[in-house]
Amino acid sequence: MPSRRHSIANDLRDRITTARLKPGDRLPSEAQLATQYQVSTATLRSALAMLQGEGLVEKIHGKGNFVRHSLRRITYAGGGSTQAPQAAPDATLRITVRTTKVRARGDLTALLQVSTGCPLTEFHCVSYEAKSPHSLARIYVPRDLAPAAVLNEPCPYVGAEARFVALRPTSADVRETVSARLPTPEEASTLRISTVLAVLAITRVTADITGRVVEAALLVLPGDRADAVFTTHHVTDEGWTER
Amino acid sequence: MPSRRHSIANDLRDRITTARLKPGDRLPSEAQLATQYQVSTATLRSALAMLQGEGLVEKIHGKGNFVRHSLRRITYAGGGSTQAPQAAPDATLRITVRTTKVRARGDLTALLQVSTGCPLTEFHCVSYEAKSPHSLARIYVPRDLAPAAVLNEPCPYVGAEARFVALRPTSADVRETVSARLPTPEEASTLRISTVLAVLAITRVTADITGRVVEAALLVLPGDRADAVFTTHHVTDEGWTER
DNA sequence: CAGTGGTCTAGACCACGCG
DNA sequence: GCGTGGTCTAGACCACTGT
Repeated sequence: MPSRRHSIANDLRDRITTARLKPGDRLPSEAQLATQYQVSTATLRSALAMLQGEGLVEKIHGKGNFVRHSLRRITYAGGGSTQAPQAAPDATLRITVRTTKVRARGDLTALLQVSTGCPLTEFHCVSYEAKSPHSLARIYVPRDLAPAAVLNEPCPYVGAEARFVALRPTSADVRETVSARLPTPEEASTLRISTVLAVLAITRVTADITGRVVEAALLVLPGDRADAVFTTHHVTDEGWTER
Repeated sequence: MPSRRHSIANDLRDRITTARLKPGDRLPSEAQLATQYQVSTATLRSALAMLQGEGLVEKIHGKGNFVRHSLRRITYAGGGSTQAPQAAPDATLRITVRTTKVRARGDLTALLQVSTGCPLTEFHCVSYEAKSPHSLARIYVPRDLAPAAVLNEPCPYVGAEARFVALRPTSADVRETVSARLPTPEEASTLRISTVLAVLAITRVTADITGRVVEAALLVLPGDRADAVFTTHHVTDEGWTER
C-alpha cells in the first residue's frame, strides 16, 4: 500500500501534469496542505521533496512552493559540438561569464596535464533562459596558449572549445566523461534546483594534435531537463559522413 | 553555521573516508547514534540520508546501516564500443539475462522506429560484481532480425551491440542519449542503491547503414561509481564546417 | 510585522530480518 | 520475540521574504 506521502505526491503530481496546477502557480502553504491532507507538516514536506526530486516543484524559502515552469529541454551535443549547434535555434540564452586567473591544483592538474601552480584562466559561466538558470560551466585554459582576444569575449559554455578549434585548425581529440550525481549546495543554489535533483556532470577535455590539452570544461546541467547526446558514425571504407 | 545533520554527516563521512569505519562495517543503530549525537532520530536519519545520496552508506531494513564497499568504478565507453572493451580486463562480472518476447509500445516504438505491437525480443540484464549489483540494462531487438543463435547466448549489456556488429559488418550509427535522474523504486532495489542516489541513464540506439534501427538499449548505472566516456577524434581534412 | 519554509524534538506505531 | 529501520505525529523554534 502506498504510504501517505506517496499518495499525496501522486495527487499533487496529477494536479500538476493535468494542468489543474499551472507552471508558476504557488501551492497552498505547507501548513494548509498538511491540514487538507490530514497529515503532519513533516509528512507533507516529504511528499513535496519527492516532487522536487522530479523537478516539478520549486521551493522558495519565505515565499512558498511553486509549480516549475516546464523549460525547454537542454540538449548537450557531445563529440566536440562539430555536428550541429546544440542550442535550439530560437533559444534566447543570456550568459554571464566571470573570468579569473587561477593556478592549477588538485584534479585540474591531472585533467590539463600541467603541474601544480600552472597559470590558468578560469571562465565561470552561467547561462540563463528567461531569467531561469540553465546551466553552469567552469572552463579552464592554460594561460600561455589563450589569445587575449578570445579570452575577453563573452564565452558561451558550449562555444569556447569551438572557437579554439576555429583559431587553430589542427586535429583535436575531445574526451567527455559523463556522470550523474546530486548537486553541491553551491550548484543547487546557482541553478535554483533542489539539492535532491540529480545533475548531469560532464567533464570535457580537449587536446590538440600534439596531445597537449588546450581546455578542460566542467559542465553541470540540471538532470530534470538535460540530456547529453553522442552520435557515432561507424565507418567502413569511405570517410565520415555528415548527418 | 552548519545544521546538526550536516555536522553529523560530516563526522560520519570523516570516519568512513579515514577508514575508522571500514567497508562492510555496520554502524551503530540509529537509536544509538541519535543518543551519541544528542539528536532526535529524525535528525539522525536525515544525516544518514545525505551519506546514502553520496553512496557511502547502505541502509538495509531490519539489519542496519552499513558502510558500502567501495566498488570498482564502472566505465561505460560510448561510441558504439568499437575502440576498446569497456570492462576492466580483470573484472569478474556475472550477468543474469531474462529473455522475453514483448510487443512495442510507448517510447519503444519511437526509439526503434517500429509501429505499436511490433514483435520484439527483450533482454533484461543485470550484471553483478562479486554479488553486488552493478548495472541494469533492458535491450530491445526487433524479433525479425535477431538470429536465434545470438539471442540464446548470455548477453552482457555491453556486448549485444558489438556482437551484432560482428555479425553484420555494415556501417552503423549509434546514438547515445545520457541523462541523470533519481532511480525508480524498482531500479533502486535491483541495484541495491538508495532512492536518493542518482543514476546515469543511457539510451543507446543502433542503426545499420540503411538507417534501420537494429537495437535499442536502456542502461541504468549507479551514479556513485559510473562514468560514461566518449572520445572523439576530430579530422580536419575531411571538411567539417563550423556552425 | 505576518506568513512562509527550514530545522528539530520526543515520542508512537508499523514492517522487515533473524534467531 | 527482539532489534532493526520506515513512517508518522503534533508540536516548537529559527530564518527568510514581503509589507
